[in-house]
Amino acid sequence: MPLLKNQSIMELSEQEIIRRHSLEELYKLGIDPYPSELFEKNVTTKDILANFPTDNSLYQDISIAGRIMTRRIMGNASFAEIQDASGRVQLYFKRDDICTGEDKTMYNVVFKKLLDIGDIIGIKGYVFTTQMGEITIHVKEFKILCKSLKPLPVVKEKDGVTYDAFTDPEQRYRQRYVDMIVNPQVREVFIKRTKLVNSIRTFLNEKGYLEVETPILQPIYGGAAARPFKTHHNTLDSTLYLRIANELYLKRLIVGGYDGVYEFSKDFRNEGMDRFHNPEFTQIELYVAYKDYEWMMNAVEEMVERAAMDMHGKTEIQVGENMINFCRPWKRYTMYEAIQHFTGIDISAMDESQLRETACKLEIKIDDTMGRGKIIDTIFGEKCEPKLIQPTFITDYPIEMSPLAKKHRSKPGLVERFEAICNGKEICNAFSELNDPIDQRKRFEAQLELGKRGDEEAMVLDEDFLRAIEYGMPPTAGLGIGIDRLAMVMTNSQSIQDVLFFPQMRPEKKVVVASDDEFAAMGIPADWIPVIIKAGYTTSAALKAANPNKLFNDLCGFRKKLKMEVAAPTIDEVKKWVS
RNA sequence: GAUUUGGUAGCUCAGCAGGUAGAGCACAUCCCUUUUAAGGAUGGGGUCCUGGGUUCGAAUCCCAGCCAGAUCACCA
Repeated sequence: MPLLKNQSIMELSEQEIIRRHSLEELYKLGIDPYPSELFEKNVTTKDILANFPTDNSLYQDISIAGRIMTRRIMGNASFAEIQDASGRVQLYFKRDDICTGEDKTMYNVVFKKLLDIGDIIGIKGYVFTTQMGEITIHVKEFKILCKSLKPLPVVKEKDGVTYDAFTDPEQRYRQRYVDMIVNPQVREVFIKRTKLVNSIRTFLNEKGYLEVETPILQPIYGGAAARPFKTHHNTLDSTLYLRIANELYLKRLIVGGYDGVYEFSKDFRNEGMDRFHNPEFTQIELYVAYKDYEWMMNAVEEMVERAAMDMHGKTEIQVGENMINFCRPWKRYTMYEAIQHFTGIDISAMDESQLRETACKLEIKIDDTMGRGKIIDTIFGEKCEPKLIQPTFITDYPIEMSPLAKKHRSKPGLVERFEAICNGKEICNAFSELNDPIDQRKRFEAQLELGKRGDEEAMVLDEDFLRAIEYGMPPTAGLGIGIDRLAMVMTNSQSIQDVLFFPQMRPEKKVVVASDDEFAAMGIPADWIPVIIKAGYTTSAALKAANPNKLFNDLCGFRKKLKMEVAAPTIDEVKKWVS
């Protein structure tokens, strides 16, 4: 078994060993289980299932490839299903059609014995309908394109009921490839996500805005209130941060003279993880010169409504218990109106101490680091946000919470800012951008004060950004949309992990296994090395630290269990290994 | 970070008044030979997450740790 030499037989499951033996057998038959040359496909499973019922003269000479998902072997005739990117179709294998001559090896041995669920094959044949009424490909020849060495979870389904679904979230996220193979609806979610991004991109391109790229590694992070990831550049010998937002760079581009710029940006925030937060996430940010936040609200409505149409062909989307309708126009509340609506309290004229009283009355936890704005935001977050299910704009935020937004044109103490809330969560944030450099400097300084009060997320002062807007930035409307959050709503996903291919996970513990030589150097006979590893003593250090009596017992136990023909070691021998 | 639930075969799960580890699918061998989550028979497969403790005896009870999920805190 040359293929088994490199990997200890002790580490593989029985099924994996059987598959490696099949691989050996294929090589012996002169079949390359991993051929180099391309395989020409001329049809997909989806095409066949869609078109064959209306015209069964179609698909009489096809070439198709996919992964074997089920097999039902009956003897000289068998059924299987292959799955390609578009779906699944049944295959019919008949011995004497696969093997037209005397030699029946391709059917009796290769197909029946050496193929497994999970293998990828290419086939040629024609489409027909079985007696059971199922559209099926009659296979005339098949070719192994890739032998699979790990058994897949086998998920079965009948009348919409799924049996033995592959559901363990840890395995699904860590081995997303397996999740996608056996849970086709997972692939569908990610196709929808891409449609969402494409829809937004098309919309913005049609308006003539420029898609740009700005730095991810930034010497000063800014544009949002968040804790950053910190890294170090060797040549510059300086600290760099992974961006938490790209706002300040995009506004520099507006200063530079573009009328509209946008970027789909991966941002990074060094904060907690839960079903709404991943350390890296995607935002789209858009800045349009000579516009204000009123204009931007209309643009968001139009853009998101269209995204819903592009993804689903309608504006109504089922999300959990709720039917959400993105049809324009969306409801609009000022923040004060929303709080009054949901609590019955008018806080618009309250000062900080009155707000503290109100928060206590509403049983909302606040602390001393919070300023007036943060208290209002907390009241809103507690009492209003979760109740806003249909898409709703909340406008006119307290100035303290929005250091990059322009003062409200008519309402003192507020800024021209809005968020869109949907299904109880923020999906976008936008404002008339502050372009008064004197005011901007004051706002940054106020942030520094908040920082001194203990607010860990207070923004830092970005001198170059101030210098840029001192040259003059036209009045500008800016927008940020959390793509992951929006994708969750649009795909009815409960967790951000379901709309990210590879959500962040704690690293898997890799078991460090010492080489056989290392054990041999300790005087362990070759026969016993795999057993010692199997027993959990994976390094020479671990072995040296072992209790010789326990080790002796373990080894004898395994010897019995594995029916080893080698004589058991004596306790003295074991002691000698360990010492 | 806090609370809580879980971790048993490749997958989905049972087992837990402590007493030799179970099922279905998957896998192997044989029979059948146009089936539909599933034809029949037989069989192989487990460091019951890890480490301690209690006990004559621990998958089961206790403690600690690791990983994951949920809720809360923070945040988008």
